[in-house]
Amino acid sequence: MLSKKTQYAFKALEYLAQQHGKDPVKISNISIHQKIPLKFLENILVELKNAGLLESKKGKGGGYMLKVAPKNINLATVIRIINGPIALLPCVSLNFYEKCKDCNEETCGMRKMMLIARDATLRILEKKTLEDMIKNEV
Amino acid sequence: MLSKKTQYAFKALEYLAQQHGKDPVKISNISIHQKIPLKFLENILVELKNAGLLESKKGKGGGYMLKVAPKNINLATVIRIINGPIALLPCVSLNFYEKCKDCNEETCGMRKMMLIARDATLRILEKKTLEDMIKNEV
DNA sequence: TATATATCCTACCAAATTAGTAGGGATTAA
DNA sequence: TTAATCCCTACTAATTTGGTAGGATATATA
Repeated sequence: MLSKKTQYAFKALEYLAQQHGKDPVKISNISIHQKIPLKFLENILVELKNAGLLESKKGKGGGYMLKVAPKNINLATVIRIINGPIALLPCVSLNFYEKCKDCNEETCGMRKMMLIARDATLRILEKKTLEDMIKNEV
Repeated sequence: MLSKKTQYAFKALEYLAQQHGKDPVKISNISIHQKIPLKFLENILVELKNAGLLESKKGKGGGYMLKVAPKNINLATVIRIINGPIALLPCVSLNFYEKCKDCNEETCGMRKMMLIARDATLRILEKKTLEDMIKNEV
């Protein structure tokens, strides 16, 4: 399951995607509209900024903006930044790979199954973007 | 990611699947062959038994056996027993559903995306079985 | 019936992770 | 210069994870 932090990240990005192209959005604004604890949200936005998804402006009239267009931010990217690996096992993770001890990766049946599952999940999460997300709001 | 407990569960089931049809397998035997801490393994096996996947026999010559044939135990079932939900959000979970507050499930774009992702993942995890897993060991 | 062999049950524990909060520092617009 | 705004470091409580301890219970067999 995604952590609450990751869910908050998506909620914040969703809001910023809706405001894309307009003025910077203040943290307090996002916090109120999306019901995210303000100080917790600060942490989240800094992480998304450091990862290159957002840019910020300080001082009056400042706030956060998307640095990348909504259609170019896929869901897998967001999950990896805030939540971590998408794969079910470290030994089948593309971005957080860890060798598993006591198991031969060439022959491990569990690994093969989890590879197939990972591919199926990623096929969706890497294709769907923030734009898809907000366009699907009815 | 799957917890270590879930990975141990798969390792134990894999071993029991290989011994399917033969004599009961002792916990200590599984523990040694699959390198799982013995007392921790006890807990895991009891859970799998309570869920109906295993049966046990006490006393001399006793041990654990699969109650269900390997081809009838799919990976999603095992994950749900030991790890919990497979979906990325509680509000798209089939077996561990929870309503999300502050969000209309009919219109929520994030929910729609996570539903699609869940379906893709489940399509694999519900199709692949313990039999597939051990047949893929080379 | 006694004994050895197994599983089963209840309880406990340390370390890591999650979900925040507190308080002030740095930067910028006006 | 000052008010507004993001940024940084540190702390904390609650929960989850990954176990361990010790004995109770059931069973095969002599």
